[in-house]
Formats: sequence, structure tokens, C-alpha cells
Amino acid sequence: MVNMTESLEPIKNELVEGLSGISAFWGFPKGMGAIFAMLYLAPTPLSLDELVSQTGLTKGAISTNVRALARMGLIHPVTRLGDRKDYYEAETNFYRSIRTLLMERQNGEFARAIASVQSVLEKLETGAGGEAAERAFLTERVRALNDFFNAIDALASAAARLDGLGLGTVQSILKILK
Amino acid sequence: MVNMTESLEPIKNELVEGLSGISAFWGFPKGMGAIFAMLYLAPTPLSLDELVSQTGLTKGAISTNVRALARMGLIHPVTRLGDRKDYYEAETNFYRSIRTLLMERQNGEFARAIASVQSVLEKLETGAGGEAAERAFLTERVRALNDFFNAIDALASAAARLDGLGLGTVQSILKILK
DNA sequence: TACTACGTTTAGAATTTACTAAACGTAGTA
DNA sequence: TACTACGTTTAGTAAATTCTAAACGTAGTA
Repeated sequence: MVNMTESLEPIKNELVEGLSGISAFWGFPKGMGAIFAMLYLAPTPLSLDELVSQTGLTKGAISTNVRALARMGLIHPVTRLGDRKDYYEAETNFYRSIRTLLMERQNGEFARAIASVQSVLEKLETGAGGEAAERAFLTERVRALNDFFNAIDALASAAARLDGLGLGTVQSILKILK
Repeated sequence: MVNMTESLEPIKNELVEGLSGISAFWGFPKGMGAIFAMLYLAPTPLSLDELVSQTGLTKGAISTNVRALARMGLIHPVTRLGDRKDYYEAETNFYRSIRTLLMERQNGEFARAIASVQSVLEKLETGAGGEAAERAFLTERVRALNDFFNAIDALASAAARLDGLGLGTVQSILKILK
């Protein structure tokens, strides 16, 4: 008799390709999406070598992408006593990952960008000079932008703190507010 | 006497660079961020040629990026009677833009990716074959993923419908839920 | 010490991206 | 009709990205 387990392979592959596409859409490497998908669909943590054989990427690529995914909190390293291999498992709480990603902004390029908005706002609010009406207009616009970033941040924090925000929760929020 | 209005220029430039950085961080062209920033800081709609002179990009680049920004709902074309030029102004409700961007997914690559998750879920729920335990595991994981996408979508809809979701609103939500 | 089994880093290739410069299409105007 | 003023498209280019292949570093083991 044929091993019936095999009938799930094509379904897995379909999802791997789907997540690769989503990854690419958001500007991440396609391989990164594939790696995450493999881990997300694996019932048990996978080693780097298992990822190599299942994704077709080389060790180097896996190594790099896996580190990036871990920095974003989308996967977690797992070490086993007496086993030199590193294993990885997928984070299943996506909201927590979003939060991690937003925290990550405290370093790097994104951080300086956000900080620059904040700093521009302060300069506009405290400084003098420039034509009054234009200054007021700019201040208002920059303030709105700054508020937006803060709101997103707060919302992501909230979602992570609630350990996820299901469809039901979102619908409750809607009901309360409308 | 020197024109004092000029003292606002460096502040504008700082923000333009900040938004360019944010744009790049999210995987969009830097120039796209710059164009949006110019429009967002302009008290009145700007023409394509004004954008050319203010950003230093060429007409072609502006034309392309402006179209992409409009598709995402981050800017809007403005036409004036008896004026052949096209003008553009920035959308100031960012939540509405997010919503537009998520609607945009109904075409293109992202659409097919999201649809594939949905379709995989259906196959898993209705189909047979494969080992029972593994099938159950996969179904659960894919269902969680699908729920996540739906929740994000619902939340973005809500925010757009409320015409924005300020810091205050987010804090109210938090209070209610915690 | 040498050997093995790992993960990481590097050099370079292939691909993709984001732009420029210039040709092009088109709608209004004389 | 030709002319002008615009936006769009195209061909080509420079730079960045993402990978491969292979060298490398290192920690355990004999």
C-alpha cells in the first residue's frame, strides 16, 4: 500500500509557495518566506541541514535568513542538550512578532527615520523663524504623522500584550466603538 | 532683510530624508518616500514638474512613482479646470491608505498568495488522505494563519471606517480590554 | 594533536531594482 | 496642418540584492 502521508506534500508545497509570495510582496527575500513556511508547518523544530534539504537553498543562505527571521522574532532557536546542531521553530503568535519587529526599530535605519520625525516636530514646536502660517501648517502635518506612528506602536503593543488578537476580539472592538 | 521663510527649508529636508528612509525600510523606493514627503508638506497640490524640480528625480521616475503612490491611496490626483497639468496632493488619513493597500491585494501577486492560504485551508478541511494526526496539525496551523490575515484586514477596515484611530482611541481600546 | 561536524563568512555570479535620457503619444492651440 | 505642452513608455545603466560555492573558524572527540 502506498504511504498515504505523501498526499499532504503537495498541500504543504502550495503553502510554502504562498508564503514565499507574501514574503516577496513585503520586500523580504522569497527564501525567507519559504524557510518560515517550512518551520511553521513542521510539528517539531528543524535543523539547518533539514532546512537545506527541504528548501533547496544552500547552508549559507539558510544561515543568513534564519538569523534575520530570528531577529524579527518570527522563529526561535532551540538547542538540545548534548546536540551540537541548532534547531529552529516558528513563532505561532504573529502579533508578538510584529511587536518584536517594531522594537527592533530602536536600532538601525528605521529607528533614525522615526526619530527624525520626532526631532523635526520638536524643532517646529520650539523653534522660531519662518513664516508663521507655513510654520503652523507644517507643525500640524508633522504632528499628525508622529501621532500615527505612535498609534501603530501602541496598537501593536496592545496586540502582543493580549497574546494575539483574534477575529472575535477585533469584532468586539468594532462593536464598542461604533 | 533676508527672507525668513527659508529657515523652514532645512526642517523640510530633514523630514523628506526621514520619510525616504522609512520608505526604504518597508521595501519601497526611496524616491517614493521623498515624493510623498514633498506632497505631504506642501500646503497646495503640486504638479509633476514641481515635483521634478523639488526632488531632483526625472519626469519618468516621478511619473512611475506617483502612479504607484496613487494606487496605494497615499496620494490623490487633482485636476484643475482649464489646466492640462496633473496635480497631486497627499492623503492625510494614513489609516485609509492602509485599507486601500489591503484592498489592492485583490489583484496581483499578494492576492494570489493570500488566496492560496485560504485555498490550502479549504483543501485540508474538506479533503481526506494523509495521516490523521499530521493532517490535524497542519489544519490548525493554516487556520491560525488565515485568522491572522482576516484579523489584520478587519482591523484595518475598522480604522479606516473610523476615519483614523488616534492615540487616544488606542488607549481606550486597551483600557476596555485589560 | 589531528579529525569531524557543525555554523558562519566571503567572493563572486545572477538577478532584480530604480533610476536616467530620450523617444513617443496625445490633446489642446494657432 | 503644424506646434506646443504635457504625461508615459522604453532602452539602457548603475547599484543593490540574494543567492551559490567554497573557504573558514570552532568546539567537541579520539
